[in-house]
Amino acid sequence: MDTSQLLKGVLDLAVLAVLAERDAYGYDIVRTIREAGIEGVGDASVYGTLRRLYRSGLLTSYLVPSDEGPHRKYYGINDAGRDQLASSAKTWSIFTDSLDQLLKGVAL
Amino acid sequence: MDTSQLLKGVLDLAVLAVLAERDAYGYDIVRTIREAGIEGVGDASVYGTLRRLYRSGLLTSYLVPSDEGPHRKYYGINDAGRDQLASSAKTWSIFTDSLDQLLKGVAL
DNA sequence: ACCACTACTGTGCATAGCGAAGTACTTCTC
DNA sequence: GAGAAGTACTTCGCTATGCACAGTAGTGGT
Repeated sequence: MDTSQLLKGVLDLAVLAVLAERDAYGYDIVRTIREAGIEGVGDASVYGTLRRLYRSGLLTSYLVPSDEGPHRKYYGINDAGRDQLASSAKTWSIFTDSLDQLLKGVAL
Repeated sequence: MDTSQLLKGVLDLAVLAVLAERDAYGYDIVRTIREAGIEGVGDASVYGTLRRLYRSGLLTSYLVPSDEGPHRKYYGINDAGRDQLASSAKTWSIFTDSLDQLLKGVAL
């Protein structure tokens, strides 16, 4: 099993969780998620997710010039995004508990 | 967030986990997964997953007539299936740990 | 007769993550 | 100063998979 299918629906959650702690730009979020252990995440997926969340009105956005490379498009989370994050985190928690119940007895 | 996206890739794991404990038929597996807490799972998804896993050589299959309705197509897990289950369960465990790390600090 | 429940199949759709290619800026190296 | 490498983002097309819907079929209750 590769993680690409597991990420479906969960990447939103991961991105929102990162932004709940600090404003960040795409490239930075990719690194943060990979460093958390989800190595396989593709950059295009994160950029796509950010655009989707922004379009849904959950994020704010502003450009910041950088003197170490091209400009950075920062994103921040707003109240709607925080609501969504809380609700998704709850759903995720219930979901994993359910799956753990099915998996109890399966040795790792 | 609805659970249908969360299920991506995970339904394999859920089905294999059920079959690791006992042989079962589709309709029964649907009920078992729903009772574990994943209410939203569609029956067509489970039947599709069973066919896919069978085609991949992870399951055995045999028909059993029933006197309470139509015949039942039972599935059982084989060694390849058990290997797959163990490996997927490991991947799942690492994945959830990583996400929990990103989510630490997000209040439920 | 009709309906509900059980049990499975097949078709077509929508979502979303990904690979690949492209653009563009900065810094370092040859 | 040409080229490579790292940073940062966009667009395009592909693919996997869960799901809705429709259809088939058997049993049992009203």
